[in-house]
Amino acid sequence: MATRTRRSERRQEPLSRERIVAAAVEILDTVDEGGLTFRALAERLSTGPGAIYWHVTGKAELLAAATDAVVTTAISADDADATPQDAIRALALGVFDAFDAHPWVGANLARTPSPSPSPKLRIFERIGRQVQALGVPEATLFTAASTLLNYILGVAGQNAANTRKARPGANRTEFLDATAAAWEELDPGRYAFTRDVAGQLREHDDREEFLAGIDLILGGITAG
Amino acid sequence: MATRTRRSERRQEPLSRERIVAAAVEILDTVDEGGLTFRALAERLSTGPGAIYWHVTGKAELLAAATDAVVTTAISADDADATPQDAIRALALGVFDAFDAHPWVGANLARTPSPSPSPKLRIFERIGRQVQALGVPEATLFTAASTLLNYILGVAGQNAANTRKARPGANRTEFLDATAAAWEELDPGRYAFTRDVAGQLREHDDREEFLAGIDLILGGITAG
DNA sequence: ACCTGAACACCGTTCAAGT
DNA sequence: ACCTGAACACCGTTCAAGT
Repeated sequence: MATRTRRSERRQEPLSRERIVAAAVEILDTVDEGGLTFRALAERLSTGPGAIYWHVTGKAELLAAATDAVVTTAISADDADATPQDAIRALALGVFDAFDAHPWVGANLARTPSPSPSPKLRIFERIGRQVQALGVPEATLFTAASTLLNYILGVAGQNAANTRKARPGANRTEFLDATAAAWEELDPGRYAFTRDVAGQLREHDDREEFLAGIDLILGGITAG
Repeated sequence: MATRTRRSERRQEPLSRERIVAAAVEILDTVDEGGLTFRALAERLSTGPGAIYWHVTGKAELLAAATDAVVTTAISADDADATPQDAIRALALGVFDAFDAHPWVGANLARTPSPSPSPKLRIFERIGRQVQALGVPEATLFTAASTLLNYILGVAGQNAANTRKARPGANRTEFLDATAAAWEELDPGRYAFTRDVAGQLREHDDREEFLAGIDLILGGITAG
């Protein structure tokens, strides 16, 4: 039955929301923010810009969908056997790494006019369950979960912005060295603290530092 | 000596970086992000768009300068008599309120190609000094300060995004009620936690919640 | 030194026309 | 139902020309 002439004149599979969003993610990853153009996107999908509008209402929805897609895969892992603490650490690292790999996600998480529960809410839910498992009293549940969430989104967002800034040239260590050097040259009167801790930048690991912050907050949660 | 003819033909004072940045802040506050146009800005300053480029290199610098200006006034207060804890709370609230009043700042803090120490670094320094005053050991100084900073920037940023989304219509309480109602209608299997805490949204105060998070982290810092 | 404003290249979005 | 691509309104930025 498979006798339909399948001439190999590279015909594209039909356009679909999925393919469009996937292409958008790829473009965002390579060309960075504002490189996502309806024309560029159309070319990559070998159509005209107008075609995209049949599947997607506009650029806002496109960005929201791309963001949603990244977050969904970032938090999909789920280790049921881990302790609440470890589960929170794993979840946090998942978000951290996703934001690092897709530096545009952080900025777009906030302004998401998403359908269905927002990506943010989905992360919140995941964190909340673990906080609950931690045995935190009902009254502070909300505060504990949202403090963690806000910290995670804060770091992940800032870190992604840094990544975006530092990328082209040198590796991370060189960049940190340069920053440390710059900090040590600041006005001693106005930047006493920053100068003090500049040295610590040299043996700084972003992920470790991030986790240390998580542990600090977990400490505060379980101490209360 | 003040006899120079001052004909009242509303002549503008000359253009200057200061006036341009101030006008940009006003536009951003009223029209929200992308309403800041070189044409709109030029009209408000009653010149052509080209004139602005003599004082400012482009839109990126303009946004950075506007962001810088807001942050500078936000952290300018300084109560030398306060305890470190209170000083941190006051500083945090200052940032929170500034981001709330100027919802576009959060998104632009990250991508700031600012001259001089970045606004972020200036906040970091202020926090760090207080953390130092708290008697935190040298080794955890950096972690403590950046955890606080990241939390503050995270909340402030997210909160500003919410503000931007909810503004036009109803007041805050109505919005929270609506959100709580929406949360309570989520799938019980997948959003058990969110449904659990939905009720707490109804007696939720953003600033208080924000401060509660700060205290949680301060607890973790001083417990370590 | 500083301002003017037309012009350029480019963008998101629309829409009549096609299949 | 879905795609095409020209057209519209608008944007950041440049630059020759003015004062």
